[in-house]
Amino acid sequence: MPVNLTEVARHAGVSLATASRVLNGSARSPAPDISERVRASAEELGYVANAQAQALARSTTGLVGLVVHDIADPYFSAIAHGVQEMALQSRRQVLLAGTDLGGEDGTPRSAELAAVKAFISYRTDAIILATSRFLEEDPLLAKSLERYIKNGGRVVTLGTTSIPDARVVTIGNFDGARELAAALLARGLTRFAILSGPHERNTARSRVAGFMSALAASSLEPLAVVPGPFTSRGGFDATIECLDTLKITSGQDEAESPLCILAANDVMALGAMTAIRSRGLRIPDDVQVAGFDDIPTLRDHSPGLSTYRLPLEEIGRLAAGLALDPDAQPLATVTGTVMLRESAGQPTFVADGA
Amino acid sequence: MPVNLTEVARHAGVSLATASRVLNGSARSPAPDISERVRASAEELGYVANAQAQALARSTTGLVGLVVHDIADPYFSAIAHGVQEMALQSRRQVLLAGTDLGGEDGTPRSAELAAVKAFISYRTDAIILATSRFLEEDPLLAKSLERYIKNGGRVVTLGTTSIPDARVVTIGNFDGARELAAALLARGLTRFAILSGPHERNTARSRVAGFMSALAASSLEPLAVVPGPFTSRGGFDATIECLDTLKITSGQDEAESPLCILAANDVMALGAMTAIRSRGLRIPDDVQVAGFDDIPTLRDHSPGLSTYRLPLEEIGRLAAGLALDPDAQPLATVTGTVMLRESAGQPTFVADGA
DNA sequence: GATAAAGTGGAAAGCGCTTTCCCATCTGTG
DNA sequence: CACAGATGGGAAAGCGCTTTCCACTTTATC
Repeated sequence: MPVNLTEVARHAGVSLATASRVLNGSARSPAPDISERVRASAEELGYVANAQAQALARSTTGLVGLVVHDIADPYFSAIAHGVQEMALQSRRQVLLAGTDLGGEDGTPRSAELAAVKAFISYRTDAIILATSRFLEEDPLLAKSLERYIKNGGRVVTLGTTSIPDARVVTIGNFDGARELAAALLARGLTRFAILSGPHERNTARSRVAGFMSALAASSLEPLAVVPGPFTSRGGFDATIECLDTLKITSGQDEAESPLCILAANDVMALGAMTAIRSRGLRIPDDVQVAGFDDIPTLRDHSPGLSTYRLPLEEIGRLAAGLALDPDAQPLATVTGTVMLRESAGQPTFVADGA
Repeated sequence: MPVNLTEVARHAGVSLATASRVLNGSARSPAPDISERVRASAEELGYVANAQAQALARSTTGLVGLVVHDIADPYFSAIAHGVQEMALQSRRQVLLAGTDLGGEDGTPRSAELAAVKAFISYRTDAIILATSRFLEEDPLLAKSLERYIKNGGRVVTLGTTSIPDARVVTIGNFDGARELAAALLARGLTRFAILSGPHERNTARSRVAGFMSALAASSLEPLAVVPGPFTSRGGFDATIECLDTLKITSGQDEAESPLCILAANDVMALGAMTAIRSRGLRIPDDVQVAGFDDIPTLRDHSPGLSTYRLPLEEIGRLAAGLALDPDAQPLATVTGTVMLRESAGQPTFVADGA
């Protein structure tokens, strides 16, 4: 139904080949007057190139696929924003898929497999896997991706992967968690509980391992390690469980150092704070909390959340960079910084740049 | 490079047509034994249909374009999540574009035009415009969209639009804002200031108009109306300006009703709360704050933010529904509910479901 | 048992582009 | 002034699929 190149060519009185050369960046560019005529015709007819047809003819689509867990989660949306930015710069379009919703057929199996297959079907030039699932769990996914790479596709994952030839953006989850916990230990805290998040995400695992490592270095062990979903509700529930198990109540023994809850991410930490408040406990006096990520909307939270700041958008940009540049270094590393605020480790209020 | 249908057909010893009929939902389906053979070959060779080629042949792409302002903004990411969900259900892929980043050529002109043109080029079956820009401002955009619709594309916008035949999800911004302000007035507040957000977004304008309408109904006028970007920082700055202009200081005159800041959205309200705290003022005793949207991460905020809860994901689902169903009603309406929490109108703490 | 009605696989014509050749025209040189 | 070398436009062959016809079996009908 839309106007096509043939019509433009006819309208301008030139051949299809010439019209194509004028309208789409070709090595050869026709004479100025001809070009002008073609351009005028295109404009007049409202011609818009059919990217699908171009993709078929050029065998490259200009598409990059981004698969996240939940686009509504600030962690992923920040990354998506970074990806978006790079994609725009290189005139690529991004295809987005989330893995947190069941498929149309009810099978919640591997949502990432479904997303990746769709992307491969659309012949995206690259696929960015921002969900931190263990790929080993899904041999089918691995096979699809390997074949995709063999066929010229580029794959970027966040964190380690078992896919050979995939490019990876390494995030300092382990080291960051260790640093954060170390900073807290340095402030004199000794009693910790860990909200470990979901088992199957390796970001969660790495962070928990980092926390443990720091504690172990001080010959400490967490008083509790409670798993749960990476959501505010997950943090809330896990915290309630913690508080109950450890019998933390209002009138805390002043002699003891307050319990410090280390959450595997900020969203859980947020839920944890709500749980603590709901028990009538004070932060940081009775219980302290630390998170991970430093998501933007929480920077305005009060009390300020101690956390490990990850440059999320930058991670997105890096991933997109690896995805878009055919001969980029196959590896990028990202580290963050410890942010001590009132919720833990920091006894007094300290303003830290809006 | 990837295996194509021709190879599968040859491998299975059937014609191209037959292979196509077996592998992709065709009206005619070949005999069981043949089908099985084809499927086996496809599996063995790792065949993945080329969606681009299919799009070309079928002249429908299975793509839906979503243009948001900033995917990292919880408002948009929640909507995107809803869209995603519906798209998945009907096996569509979503192409995402943001309009908050300058184009690659430095021209920040109309990012939406660029996004829409790209989508049209990719022949998306539908385009969802979730940015709340006034389309009238951009006649080129309007022209492109009209042509797109004429060519069989579907366009969905959030809020009113001047594009004929576009489908629209009407959001109760005006009424919601009025209700919210009315509820606050009913609690006895009389002194208001409005953080009006960016002029060019009509969601902001409608909300402000709603606030004003409620005030006017009580013969009141806002003490100040300060514009600014829809960001936490924007809310912070606007609030500081407000506080300074109105000379609100710590030792407030107890006789007067506290100032209530009505922010055009939650993110700004968040910044406002930070600004208020930074001035050493208490919420809600000295200054009160209300927002709009009820974004999820803020539900755990303390003090709880009074706001107007919009079913963001539902809005996304509705928009996607209108976009995907060729003969859906061209109009959907969404309303929300007033949420009074501690930050304004609600003098005492009331827990409201996690 | 002849004939009409179904059913089934295949050939081929696109879908809208890009790009390789090819040919015609033009420029500069001996 | 004839010829090699540029230069520039056009014809046509794909890119990987869908789908319309067509030809050919089968099956059903009287």
